[in-house]
Amino acid sequence: MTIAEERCNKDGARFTDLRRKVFEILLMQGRPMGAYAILEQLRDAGLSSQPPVAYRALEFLIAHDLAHKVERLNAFVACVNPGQTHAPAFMICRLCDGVAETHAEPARGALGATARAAGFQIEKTMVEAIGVCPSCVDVKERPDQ
Amino acid sequence: MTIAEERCNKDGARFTDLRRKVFEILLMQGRPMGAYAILEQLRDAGLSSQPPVAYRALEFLIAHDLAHKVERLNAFVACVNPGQTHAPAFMICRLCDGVAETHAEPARGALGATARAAGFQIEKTMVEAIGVCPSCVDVKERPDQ
DNA sequence: GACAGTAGCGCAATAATGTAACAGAAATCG
DNA sequence: CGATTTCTGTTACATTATTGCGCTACTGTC
Ligand SMILES: [Zn+2]
Ligand SMILES: [Zn+2]
Ligand SMILES: [Zn+2]
Ligand SMILES: [Zn+2]
Repeated sequence: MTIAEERCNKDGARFTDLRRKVFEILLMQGRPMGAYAILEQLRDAGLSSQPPVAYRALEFLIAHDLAHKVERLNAFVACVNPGQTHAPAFMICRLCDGVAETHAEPARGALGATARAAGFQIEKTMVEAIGVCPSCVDVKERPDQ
Repeated sequence: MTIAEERCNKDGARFTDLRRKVFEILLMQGRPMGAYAILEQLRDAGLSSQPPVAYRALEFLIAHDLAHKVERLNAFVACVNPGQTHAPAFMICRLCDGVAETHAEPARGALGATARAAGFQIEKTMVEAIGVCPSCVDVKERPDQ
């Protein structure tokens, strides 16, 4: 995996230790993480743990398509197909907060037509589906922590 | 407009003064508002202005399809077609933070197929497009306050 | 290597957004 | 009316995010 990131490095971006570490944390977790959860991991690793540290690294990772922000959860997740410019879509489980990334281009369909008709120039779309994941179909209530 | 809300009242929900007031504030503004901006308006109107007051009213309005949350902005906006159960989509201008509501059902297309294949039960989808609105096409930079 | 310019990082302080918990008021129903 | 439920007021706190500033580390030119 670290190979793909080195490649992304070649568009003039510096994949520093800190950014690599944050990316590793996200990969390791495999689930959406809040910025402050990332900071905890950074602290455990002996690095600085002030909020801007995490937010800046995340901004970088997002800009280079290595991670995404899940708006609904105010959380961040490693991309499943890092380094490729793409339009991600997420399926978010409301019971376990697990997230699956897939691909969607709503701008190609009806939304795109509406936007063109309105003179709105779409640059990016966010699609997040809320529901219940396969592992949670039996669960009735939210376990909550 | 207040007629439509009374109708929604008929599904057993109580459209109290406070909830009406918050809805009016959103309608009046015609733009997304943060919860704390709503609280300011409530204070000006002589009502209580503690955060839970706004959040509870908003929760109610959203549950009854009178308003929506724009996740990208952490802000709330009056629905353009209140009272109808529907799947809204937003076009958000990154320059002026203006929002236009339209309609989208990504769950009917490729995303729905992916979800079914994965065993994920979609209950609701959030679609938000970021771009530039017709009024801002000339603007280069973000005016920012 | 010396130097200037730029990008990244450490840190402090604070802003903005959102919730939990509980008590009192008000509507609803018998 | 009393019992029940729903709504509201309030305190206190939790979570998420940003601004600003100064220092360090890299990058390129001379
Ligand atoms: Zn991705
Ligand atoms: Zn789940
Ligand atoms: Zn709507
Ligand atoms: Zn605009």
